[in-house]
Amino acid sequence: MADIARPESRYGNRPTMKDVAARAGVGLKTVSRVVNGEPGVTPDTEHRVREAIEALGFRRNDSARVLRKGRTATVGLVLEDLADPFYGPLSRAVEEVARAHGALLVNGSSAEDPEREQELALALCARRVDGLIVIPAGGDHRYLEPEIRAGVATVFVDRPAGGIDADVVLSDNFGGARAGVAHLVAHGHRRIGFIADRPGIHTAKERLRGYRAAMEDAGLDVADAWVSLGPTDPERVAEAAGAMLSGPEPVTALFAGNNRVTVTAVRVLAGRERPVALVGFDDIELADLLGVTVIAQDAAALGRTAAERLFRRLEGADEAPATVVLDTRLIARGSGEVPPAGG
Amino acid sequence: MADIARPESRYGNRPTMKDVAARAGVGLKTVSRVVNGEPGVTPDTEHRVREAIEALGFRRNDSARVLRKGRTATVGLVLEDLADPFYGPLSRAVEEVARAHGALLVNGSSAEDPEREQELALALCARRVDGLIVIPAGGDHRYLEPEIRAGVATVFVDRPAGGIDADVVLSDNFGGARAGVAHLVAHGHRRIGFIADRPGIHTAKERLRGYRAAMEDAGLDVADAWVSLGPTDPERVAEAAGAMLSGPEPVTALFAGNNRVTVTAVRVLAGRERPVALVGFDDIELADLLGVTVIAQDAAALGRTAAERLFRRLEGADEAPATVVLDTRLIARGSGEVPPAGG
DNA sequence: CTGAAAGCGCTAACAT
DNA sequence: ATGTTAGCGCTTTCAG
Repeated sequence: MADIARPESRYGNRPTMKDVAARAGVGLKTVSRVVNGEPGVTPDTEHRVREAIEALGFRRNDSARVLRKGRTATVGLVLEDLADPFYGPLSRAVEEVARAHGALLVNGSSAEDPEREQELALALCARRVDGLIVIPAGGDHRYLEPEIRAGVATVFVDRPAGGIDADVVLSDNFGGARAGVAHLVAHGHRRIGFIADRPGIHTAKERLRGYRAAMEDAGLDVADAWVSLGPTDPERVAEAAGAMLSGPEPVTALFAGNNRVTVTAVRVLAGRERPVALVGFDDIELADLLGVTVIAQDAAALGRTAAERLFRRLEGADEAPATVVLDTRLIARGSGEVPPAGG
Repeated sequence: MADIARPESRYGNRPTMKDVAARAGVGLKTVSRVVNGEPGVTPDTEHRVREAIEALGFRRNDSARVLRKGRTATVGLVLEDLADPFYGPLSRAVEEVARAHGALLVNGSSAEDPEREQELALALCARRVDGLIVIPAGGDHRYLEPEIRAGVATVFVDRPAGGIDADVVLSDNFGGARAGVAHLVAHGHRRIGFIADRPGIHTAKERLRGYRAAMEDAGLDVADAWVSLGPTDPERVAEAAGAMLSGPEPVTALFAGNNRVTVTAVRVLAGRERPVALVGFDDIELADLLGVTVIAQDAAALGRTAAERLFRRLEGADEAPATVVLDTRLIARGSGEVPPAGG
């Protein structure tokens, strides 16, 4: 007497609505109604169905549901690196908004690699996320055109999209850097170094622009040796800082172009006897205790704003793509208020 | 002459393999073969298919594929809070392993709420993730039994599962705390305070156990006033620390039970004239500059280990569920080596 | 109030 | 080398 079960399902061996229906002695559609809370089922019938669901350990297969309904209630987020303390809060903010809209969030890190960004974004599209939030690693997003045309709501955050017209949410990188450098100038500095990420990265470019603008505002020339863009690993940054701080005309202040640069800069400056002023872009944990003056951007607000925009679109809003720029804020904690040393 | 297109699909209006087949003048299966890189297609045919794909902007619908194949190549991660710097690296490590196995990662935060954890985990199961990594918020995981039986590989990280037999990857919370407190004892401290998370949380309990063990090892009694478990918001922690540090017999050292407690403790102690020793559980950014002695656990290793275990199971390994405990490491940076003040 | 039938887009199994 | 058929588990439509 072999137990001739239905052919092995690939989901381990999960019961389906059909199984539940058979067990409860009702039709398939009735089970569907109960599971989805649709009206038109007798309390008694519903009870029998619920019992069968419980007994079988049934859980609706959302993959099948998606196939039929066309909406996944899932949004994707492609960011640079979840291990970077800047992106955790951003991701979390997106998640909270998604949750409020009954959606789930799928995350992926591009590791700052344009190819990987594309691969990830398209994989998410293949899974038919309803919407996509992208923190660009690359500068060309035309590969997303078919997806956007097909209805995938898309918002770019932190850096603008390349080659397509889309919603973008940014921090005021230019204005923030300008204000930070102006702050140093106001405290008497004339030779100010600028260290930031690789020049291909939008935020680095914008912050450099802000730096130059502030210097120009103050009528100060910028020596080539004062500007260093490149990878933000500690070695490279320490070396760049070391170079600017030595020689006959060393800088008396540094502007650090992002959180990782700031951290390394703090370490480098901690080992010096001559005080050097420092302002960093991005707030960092414990910066208050270390007395580091920063230009803070609100990562959570970036994420929230982007997500809200995304869901507004998903709910049918038909506005033209827009760029939203969020303010930054200077937090003076001491390191930016150090006067120039020597002459 | 109305353009009688196929009925509006719900995916915006995405082309399907059928559309591609029609356009390329081939059969559906041929398109499938090309898309999936299966052999047995003439270069010429393949070329025509690729052209049609390009022209139509076709992208395979993985939802449909999943329905057929039964595997989603997606794993879920339920953690506490992505904005917590401890979980970013953990999540990233899981992601890297998933990526190496061709899988995508879906993240969700439970916000330390057991109900939300369950809701999230089950939502992921409904989407038929192949596997699940859970950082428990709650203490009862029997709700996952049907899922695990149905074949969802499941690994718990950072805290053990409740009520079910499953793979678990933990840090040595007990041993780490014991070593940290022993370190303080070795530097002459007799009155040592312990501040940690709520007592319902496994890591807090274990670390408290380690604290008590170290004190007992040293033949020291523990006054009730020296132990404070509760929420880790700055106000609560500052108050607890303040209480322990005042009175006739104040503690001369603090053991901070997690990263958030440590941060607040550093702030509180920075405002004191009398030096108080501090060892914190979890390393924190810039702790080196602040000279904070910590018991470091390797968040990335936790994630990696859990993910590797998960994928080994997904690849058919049939080992019994096991608990893996990862070592912690004491990093002396100064704050833990301060001798007791006064008498 | 309930159920049978069709079909979402894809892949597996089997023709040709 | 290519195409045809069935069906994954669900929702939609329409008929009882």
